[in-house]
Amino acid sequence: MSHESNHQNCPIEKTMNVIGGKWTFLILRDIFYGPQRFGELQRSLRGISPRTLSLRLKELEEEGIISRVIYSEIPPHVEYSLTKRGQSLHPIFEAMKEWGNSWDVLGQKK
Amino acid sequence: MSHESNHQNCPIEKTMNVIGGKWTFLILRDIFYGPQRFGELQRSLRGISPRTLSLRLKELEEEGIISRVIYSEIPPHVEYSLTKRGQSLHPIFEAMKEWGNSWDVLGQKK
DNA sequence: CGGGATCCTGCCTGATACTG
DNA sequence: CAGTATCAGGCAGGATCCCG
Repeated sequence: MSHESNHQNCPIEKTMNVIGGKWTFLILRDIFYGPQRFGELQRSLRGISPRTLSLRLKELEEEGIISRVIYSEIPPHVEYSLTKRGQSLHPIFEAMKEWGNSWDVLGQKK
Repeated sequence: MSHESNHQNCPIEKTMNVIGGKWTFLILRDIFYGPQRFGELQRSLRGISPRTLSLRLKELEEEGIISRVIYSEIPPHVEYSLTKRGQSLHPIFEAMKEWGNSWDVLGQKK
């Protein structure tokens, strides 16, 4: 069967629709290290605007990838962490990590 | 000032810089099935413009992910296939495929 | 058939200011 | 601290034409 037939159900396409955004991978990478606060993410992802970060986090929350926990304190305290579904992305990140490590900048295998 | 984070050498970031484009994953997915011609890719990736396809292919070629083989015929015949480096991306695609397959549209685990 | 050249559009994104 | 509101801009991508 030709792969050209029907891409709507292509699992890779589905995956990319969920985590394919420009910042999404980097946000998730951070959260993989442990629960992150908004400000922590903003500082870590130097250059991301609060607006964009907020949008991406909301997206990920709606996709069930991360969960948002609010601690009712003053000052406010919000933590983003991975859901089960989010944690199941781990093999993808591991594969990317390994690939990124195994080739240097010039594209030569280490 | 581009976004420099304290993750400059993060392998995930490096990987995304190479294959993180909007169409890049889908182009590579097709080539993983076997060498592809320009027209085949264009038909398969419904909606991609020749301009964009051309740009992405050139990028991937410069990154050493795919190779471009020209058969001197009339009509012209060009084939894109994976280099060794491109093939080494396979685990990433496998992980994404598996993830995309294991969750349905509603985010429920199958 | 495989693209390059051109022009154009729109979405994503950034910057900044502001608030509970 | 954790965001929203508003405004504006760039750049990836689309549409089209054309040529080797």
